[in-house]
Amino acid sequence: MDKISALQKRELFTEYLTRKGHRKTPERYAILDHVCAINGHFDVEMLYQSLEGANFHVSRATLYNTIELLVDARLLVRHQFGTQGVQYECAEKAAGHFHLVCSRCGRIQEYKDLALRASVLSKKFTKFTPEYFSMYIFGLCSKCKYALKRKEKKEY
Amino acid sequence: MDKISALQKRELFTEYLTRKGHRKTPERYAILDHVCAINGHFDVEMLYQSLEGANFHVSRATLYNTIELLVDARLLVRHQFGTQGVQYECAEKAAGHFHLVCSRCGRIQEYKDLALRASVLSKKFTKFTPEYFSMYIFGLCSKCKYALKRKEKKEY
DNA sequence: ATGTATGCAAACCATTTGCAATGAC
DNA sequence: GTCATTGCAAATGGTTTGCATACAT
Repeated sequence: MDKISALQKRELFTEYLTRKGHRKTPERYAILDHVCAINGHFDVEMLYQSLEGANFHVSRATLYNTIELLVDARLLVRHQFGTQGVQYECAEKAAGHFHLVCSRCGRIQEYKDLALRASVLSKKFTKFTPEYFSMYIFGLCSKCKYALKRKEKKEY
Repeated sequence: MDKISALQKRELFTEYLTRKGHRKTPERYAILDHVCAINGHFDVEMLYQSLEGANFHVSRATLYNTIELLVDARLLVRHQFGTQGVQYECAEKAAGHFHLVCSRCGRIQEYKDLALRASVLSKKFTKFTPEYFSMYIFGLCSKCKYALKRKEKKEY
């Protein structure tokens, strides 16, 4: 998994903004920087707080707009685990693993499987050009499995 | 892919309701029947209209409650393709294919790959018991790919 | 008889939108 | 100087909630 520095991401973002004819505003770069700094999944509110905490104020409207750009630029990936709210993750991190989602408590575990990833990416489709994919495996984490077992016993 | 009749689904649902100690109301069975009758993906509004069209009135609250039960009973699968709204699909249908999602127009294509499915389901995890999984492959459908090409040419 | 399930309308809340002001080009 | 972008506040819309009534058990 190739680490990409924050600087490289700024370059990729700049290239994207230029190509699309979008303006290079300080808000957009500030948001990108904070996205890179967050480790793991985050939602819009967390990102907003992160920026506020650094005394960089952006409106939520701008936040939503910029996130959309970052997703379109393939720097960010959007997740929706079951019924939980929307979450985001740096694309380069997300590409390296799948997500195991506990249907009971919502806990997310990451699972790395390069062979499976390669096998999916190598597939050819008719009338469809794949760019990336996401896979969520739903089930029970060990805690919840144990809790359910106990609950079932009780009910006898 | 084993076809399951509407009758068998009612039996599975009955078994589920009994096991969980939930009541067997006519609304719940009516909703199940309409879910089975819809072919392919649907959202809550479509299901609501389907019931209204048959002169069977249920409140949206009941609809949401019952859908949750059906998902929990493994008769229904919840989908969220990119930024589109929540959609549902009969579980037995959904298990047989993956989804190719066009990032530009949102069109969904189905893609069957039993080998890949088996390979994912055979995986063993530590501290996690898988039950089912969903995979979305994002990319461009042929129409959008063509449209983008034309657009790029124009911009020269 | 009991308490779960329902219907209705109001509440909720993440996201979007309208519009005037700002600033990237 | 232009017009995309921003901030703010209001609007939106899918989903949830509260409460009185109905009905499965």
